[in-house]
Amino acid sequence: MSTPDINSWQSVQDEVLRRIHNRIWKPGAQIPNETDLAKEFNCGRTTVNRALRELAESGILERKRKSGTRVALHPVSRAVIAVQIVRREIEERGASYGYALIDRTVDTPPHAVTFAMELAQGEEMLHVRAVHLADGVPYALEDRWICLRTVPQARDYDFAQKSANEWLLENVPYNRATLSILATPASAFEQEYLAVSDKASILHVERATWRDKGPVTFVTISYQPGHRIISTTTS
Amino acid sequence: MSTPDINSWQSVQDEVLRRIHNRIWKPGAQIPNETDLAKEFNCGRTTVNRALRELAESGILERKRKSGTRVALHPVSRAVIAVQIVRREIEERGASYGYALIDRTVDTPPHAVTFAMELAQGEEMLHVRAVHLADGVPYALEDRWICLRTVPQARDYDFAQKSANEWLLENVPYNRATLSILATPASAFEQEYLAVSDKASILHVERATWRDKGPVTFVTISYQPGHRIISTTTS
DNA sequence: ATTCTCGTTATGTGCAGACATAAAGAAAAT
DNA sequence: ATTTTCTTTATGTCTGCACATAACGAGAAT
Repeated sequence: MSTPDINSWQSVQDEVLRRIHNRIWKPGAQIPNETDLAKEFNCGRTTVNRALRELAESGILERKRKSGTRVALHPVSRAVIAVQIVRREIEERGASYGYALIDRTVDTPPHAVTFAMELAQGEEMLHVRAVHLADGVPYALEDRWICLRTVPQARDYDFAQKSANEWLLENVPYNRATLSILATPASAFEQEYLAVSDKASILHVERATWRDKGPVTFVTISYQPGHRIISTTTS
Repeated sequence: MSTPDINSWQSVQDEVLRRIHNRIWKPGAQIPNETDLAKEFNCGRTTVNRALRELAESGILERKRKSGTRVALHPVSRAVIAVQIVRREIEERGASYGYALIDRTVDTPPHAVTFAMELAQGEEMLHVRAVHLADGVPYALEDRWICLRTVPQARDYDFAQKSANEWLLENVPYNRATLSILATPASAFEQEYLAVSDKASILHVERATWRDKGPVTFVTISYQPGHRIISTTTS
């Protein structure tokens, strides 16, 4: 009522966040409904809706029809990490990009790969391994399996000039993806191509993608020791 | 024109995605403006706007006033990972949760910590170390520095029963956070409390949080070898 | 040629009003 | 007591319309 006009969805969001941070609305507590807030802030319900919807999407509020809106008890904050082609990752660091194909074979993938791609075993796939260089130094290894059933045109591409990473992104769209981050000691293969010792600890990013229901590719990117994946969360 | 009515923002989004996936609208190409799409789909411009706005937020489209909307050339897909308290992480795996404080001291933090918290060196902070257990087995270590200037009430809390992880989340709100993921070989401290060998590779999640302009805390969570951080991306 | 001004254009946002939909809770039927 | 049906309520969404705002580009002024 006494609140001066807050009539942009941004300012509504700011005010709601302020009240949550100042414990005016405590965790678990119910907040007024959209209509009442709109009246208080002297703005449209649509505006309040947008502000609250975004906060719900980011996990700060929990909303349910009829029940109303409450402050999340255990705010699950969402950290967003950008997944992009390795070349751009390197170029954004101001380094020059280099690429070298290690090998390219058609083979039966190991169980871990078929499992991650939600496939039965036994199907032959294209196996491509390559190294990405930053200023001439190994930056990351790419170990990729491509499903030839979904992506038959990969059989005719040699991946000598352009990495599978880029070729796929440009030529094969996907709908669904999973991503998994883990750490392991350097394998013999990683020791050789990243030029590190057997004591090195390697950060892996595994990524599987699908086009509609067809599996596209499964890739493991192994980074040079010391690599960090960074994310800045908002709100 | 000939398109049958597509009059929910979801269906507009689906249709736009279909056209992108089917290369009807190629990467880098400009797509019709909102008004024209609204006419074609026989829906309101607001509806088209919402559909396109979300696609732009997720990195599939790039929008600029006056210039219009184009399909992103290098789609930076955003993987979202949920950051929540360790207890819930363990409980969601169906394991019983245990917690043990290792030590709690007031000390001057090392450079790496003051750097991550964007602080000058020399200020004393509260240093809390603890282990989180899943079914009685060490699951993750928590190594945390709390800024006593921003969070003076932490000085009087002993963290013997409740982890700093939970206590802070319940008692000290924050506005801004950074998150960084990396892998290192197990330190002596980690070897002891996670009960692993010196060859183990540890996945670390480092997180710094701020309340307005005041630094709140900097924490490193070190996970048991083999731990994975998983994210499922949409669209 | 360079700088400035200004109209044009596409997106960004706000509003009121309407209807859709999930879900809780009351009332009725069994 | 249990199940079914309904009413009510708060959120979810669509619409048309309006105005705000960024930014490109044409044309004027220098």
